[in-house]
Amino acid sequence: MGKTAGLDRNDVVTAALDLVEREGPGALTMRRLATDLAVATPTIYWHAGSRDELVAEVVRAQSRRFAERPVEGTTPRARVLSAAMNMYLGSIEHRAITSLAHQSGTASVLAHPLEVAIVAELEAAGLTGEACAEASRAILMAITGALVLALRDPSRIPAEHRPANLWAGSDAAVSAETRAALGAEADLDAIARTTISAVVDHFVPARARSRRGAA
Amino acid sequence: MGKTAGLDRNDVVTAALDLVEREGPGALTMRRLATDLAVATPTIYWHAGSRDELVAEVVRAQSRRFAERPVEGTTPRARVLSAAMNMYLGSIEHRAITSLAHQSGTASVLAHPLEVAIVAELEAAGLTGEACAEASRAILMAITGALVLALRDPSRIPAEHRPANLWAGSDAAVSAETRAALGAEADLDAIARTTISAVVDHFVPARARSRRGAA
DNA sequence: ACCTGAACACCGTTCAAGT
DNA sequence: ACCTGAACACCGTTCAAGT
Repeated sequence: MGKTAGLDRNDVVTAALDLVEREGPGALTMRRLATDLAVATPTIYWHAGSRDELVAEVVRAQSRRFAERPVEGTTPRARVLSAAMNMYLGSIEHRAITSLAHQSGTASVLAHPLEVAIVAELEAAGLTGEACAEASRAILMAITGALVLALRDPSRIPAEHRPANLWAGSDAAVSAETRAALGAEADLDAIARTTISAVVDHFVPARARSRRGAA
Repeated sequence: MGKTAGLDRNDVVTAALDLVEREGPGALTMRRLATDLAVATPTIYWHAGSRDELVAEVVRAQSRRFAERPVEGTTPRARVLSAAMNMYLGSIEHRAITSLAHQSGTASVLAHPLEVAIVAELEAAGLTGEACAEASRAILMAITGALVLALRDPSRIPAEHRPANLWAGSDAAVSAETRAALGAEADLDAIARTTISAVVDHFVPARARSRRGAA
């Protein structure tokens, strides 16, 4: 049947985004998506081009969605940290699309609007040009590391590779007390905040060096 | 032919590691590996179990190989940073296996020996137990972020998604000067060092708080 | 114990053919 | 312009069968 299914490129992208959010990045196959849209597989190609193109569109679509989170705080450091945590927490909230973006090398696209907010706060704190770029890249590094560690799927890691097991082995160079602490569960959100904060504080002076108007 | 090929589990793992180092993680398929070993595909399964098991073994094998890099520096901060940079630089040196480990969720296994060295330096700097674990996790976050950004394959990122393009668009909130700096090429090794150093300095006091003998 | 040919259930992608 | 059936070249994995 189906001379025309009335499908839109946008419908395909939206369906793909829904699929990923509901069932994870692994569920996004061209055949599965076609089934969800009650259409034959090549139809997806007609609308979306290829899987890579589709994934890029999905990431762009989500990217547009989390543009606006309010930045809080009164000191420059607090505001930059707030903007940075917006990126971390927003990405965690949409962990499936974030994972997809990391796998497909489009993480920078996904994070761009959140990064703009960070850079804007850095400028408000008095950093511009090269200094601002360096600070923003360092902060992005910290956030990226935090995300990668926080988004690791524990169920995919076999028991023998888990920290508790890795550190239980007799590492002569490390005390038993520390080994025990390293084997225990970690509060990654808290460590993320501490780490990102350390990097922010390294680049942003405790007090703003200049004040900027709306221009 | 081939009643027996004289194949060993170890031969399979070694061949897999070679293959990954020569042609990247994408080249590691069971059929390709079988061809390299002049054997039929199911033979790989007989020796290695499954692809996941094989990848885990490959990562463990590489992990054993880069245990020993000398830690340099005289102050605690310098020594911790040196150990941390050993992990960053060692991973970059074996980027193909590092990528494979990240994809397969075995990054912690690969990095373990290098992490032991970092933890040992943290203890030498006077941090033990919970405090030591927190510091080491934060440092690992910074290193992980640095690695992910440094190992991104530029050729896989389409031109339109590259920083230069992302920042060229009129982001009203950011000055033109800063946009230009953000669009330019970055020295990721230098930024990695700065970022990791900022995190190390946050946890390790400028002077050691206690001295430890060889015991 | 060690190895193989053949098959199964998946992928992404293409293409001639239909309306 | 929009959609499909059928096929191609790949995957990981299994299994009966050989020596």
